[in-house]
Amino acid sequence: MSGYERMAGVIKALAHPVRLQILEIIRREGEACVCHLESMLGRRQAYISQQLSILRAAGLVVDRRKGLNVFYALAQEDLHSLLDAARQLTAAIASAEGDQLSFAGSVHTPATPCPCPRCSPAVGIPFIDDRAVRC
Amino acid sequence: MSGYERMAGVIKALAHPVRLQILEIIRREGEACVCHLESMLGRRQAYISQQLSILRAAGLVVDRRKGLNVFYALAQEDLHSLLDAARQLTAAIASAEGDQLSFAGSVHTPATPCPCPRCSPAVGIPFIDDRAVRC
DNA sequence: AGAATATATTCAGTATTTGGAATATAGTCA
DNA sequence: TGACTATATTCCAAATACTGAATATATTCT
Repeated sequence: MSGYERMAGVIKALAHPVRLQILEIIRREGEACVCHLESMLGRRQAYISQQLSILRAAGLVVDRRKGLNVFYALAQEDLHSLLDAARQLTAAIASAEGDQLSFAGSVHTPATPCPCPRCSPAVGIPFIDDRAVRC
Repeated sequence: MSGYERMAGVIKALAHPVRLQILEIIRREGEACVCHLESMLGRRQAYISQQLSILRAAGLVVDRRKGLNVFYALAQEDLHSLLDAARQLTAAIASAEGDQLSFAGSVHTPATPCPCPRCSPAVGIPFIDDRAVRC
């Protein structure tokens, strides 16, 4: 497989709005479990899992079990510069076309606060010996 | 359209080996006409034109007529950093999987040297008053 | 105007992707 | 062990992308 085919494969894995949102959350928070992404994005679990498996197959994210949860993180630090560049380029193109990018509303502030052990330990679901008790 | 959808659209336009090759030539040479790309990549003219129209529609390249030829150039300087980042990320992923990227052979050194006014003025087809006489 | 050349678009068949529904798997608790 | 929970995978119909063939357009030359 040529270098360009390979490169296209990696880029194709990025060419999807939900996968971009997932990566944005993951890189902002360091790592995120599936149920967290589920409630942040307001999507069904199976759908999130599908998108994650595409990112995983492309070598973009790695997963790590921790009790019942599976936490995803960026597999490559280089992804940061690529995503930054993509965002900046998109903004430049949009502005050249006279409109402006809006990322508002894409990441939910869930009505039901996310029950993840990571993001709401206050809910009373702490880790015990590095294992989440519930999610 | 959300920012992420827009971003995905831009990225999707990049997610194709031939379009990546086209961009690589264009950014290396500053600009390139269709017939130049045609002979560099060893593809039919209609195919190159189709890929260019996708890049153009995405706002990634701009075209400029010059006599019979149409020269394409990057529309956004930001594309450079994105492409560099994509290449570096792809290399990192490949090396994490134990193999190595090869871009060799993807850009042709055409058997028939490219007849473009730009790349072989020696062939005897110079510009006259900024207009190519033949291609 | 008519011929020739460079580039662009349309059409159509095939292949791939998409996202929902259902189902499977893997840890954990009682 | 069996119930439960978080996550993963499979299946499928609709939508979309791919690419070759044919055709159209635009510019220049005679």
